[in-house]
Amino acid sequence: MKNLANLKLRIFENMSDDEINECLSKLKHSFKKYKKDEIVFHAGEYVNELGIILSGSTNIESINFLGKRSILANIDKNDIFNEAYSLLENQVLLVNHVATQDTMILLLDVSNIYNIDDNKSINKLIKNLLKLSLHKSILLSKRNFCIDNKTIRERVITYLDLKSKEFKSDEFDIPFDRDDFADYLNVDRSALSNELSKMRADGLINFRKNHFIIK
Amino acid sequence: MKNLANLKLRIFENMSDDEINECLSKLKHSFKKYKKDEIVFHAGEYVNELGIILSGSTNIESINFLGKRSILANIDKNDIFNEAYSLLENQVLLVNHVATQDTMILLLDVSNIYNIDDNKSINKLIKNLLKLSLHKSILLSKRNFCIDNKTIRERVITYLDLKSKEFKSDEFDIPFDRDDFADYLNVDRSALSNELSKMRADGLINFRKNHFIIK
DNA sequence: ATAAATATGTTGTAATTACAACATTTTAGG
DNA sequence: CCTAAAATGTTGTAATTACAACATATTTAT
Repeated sequence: MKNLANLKLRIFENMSDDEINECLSKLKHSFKKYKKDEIVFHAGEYVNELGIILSGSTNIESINFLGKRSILANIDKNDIFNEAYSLLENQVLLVNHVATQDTMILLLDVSNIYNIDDNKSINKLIKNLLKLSLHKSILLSKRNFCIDNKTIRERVITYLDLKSKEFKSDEFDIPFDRDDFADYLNVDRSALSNELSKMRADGLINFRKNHFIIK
Repeated sequence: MKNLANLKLRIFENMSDDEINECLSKLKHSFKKYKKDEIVFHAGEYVNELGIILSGSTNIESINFLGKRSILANIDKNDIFNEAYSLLENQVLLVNHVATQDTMILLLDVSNIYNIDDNKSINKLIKNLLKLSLHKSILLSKRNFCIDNKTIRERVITYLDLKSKEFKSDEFDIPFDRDDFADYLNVDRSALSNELSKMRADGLINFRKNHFIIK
């Protein structure tokens, strides 16, 4: 269906085509396409499948007991999702995974990955999963560095500063519209718009839609 | 120095004494004791050592650019810390790890764990590290479920609810004093004390120090 | 046992945000 | 190109919290 080696996915890093195919022969898998706003995994499900973004992106969002939505992270090409719920037993999914655009995903059934007899290819895959899990932790922790600030302005500055370092540039697109950005920073959307305008008036930033310039 | 097999550590789950010793022979390691409030790892360091709590506990805390402290999680026996920074390359530690009581730690130098020739014991260790990394993600995500609520009361309820499920009881000790609890929930300490008193007056909870009862 | 230090609780006020309601701008569909 | 829908921006107000200052309770050291 796809030549996965050509995609240079980090989950298959340091693996030959043969090794990749050996893993895929041992683990059920499928390729699926999702359109914008389609839910890939629903909170409440028990899912054995690990998700790997081939193209496009998804948001991890949680809905609290009052119905308030939060966005925990934007997951991009190469990143994995649902790893904690698929690679550990008896973990009910607590979040939704929502496509933010047309998105192609590799779904890998990892339910018996630990039961496969000692196998070099699978061991390589597990090493890569470990690294990706750790990268994912860092991704998720970045939101905390934003939210741990008290004011909206401090949260915005922290977020834009992180993005600026990521892109190594003062000018970049963020993966959120205002509504998503507000739910990521855990603030009210209109309050965020208001604060962004003030920051522009104060000469700190410039922006248009999801394109930002730090001054 | 210690018979690690007897400690039934999850990092050595499903491993024989021989396998554990083989890993320890390939990876430099040491045992260290820390007293309350001692810092195990400082933000800003590059550390190759993975920490494994043998007894006691530590807090993961971050200090933001304004000097405000947040507590991201309390790490207990069996949990690991500094995994993302030691098992990935070029990651500078962004948080402090602080002992919250007398704490015994196994420090495992994992800087060349990926370079060791295919080895059954090391492969088992890596599988365990993957699982522990995923557990750690879930632990860290619990704070988000608290903080994503708007009011102090909602945050407290969410936290106590999670703890209640964890202990399978309406009565339990939390691992934080008021100051730490406030920094975990990302609220002001006095505002938290105030809200806790109101919740007691409203008949929702009872508490004394770090012992809580949900009604 | 007592004093000092630390932890927790209380209260009033200023600062900040959430929320609602509406205005303006941009996008998408026919 | 025009219209409807969606996204973003603006403003005023009520709600909530942070903060400061202080009170009370508990723990520690001597």
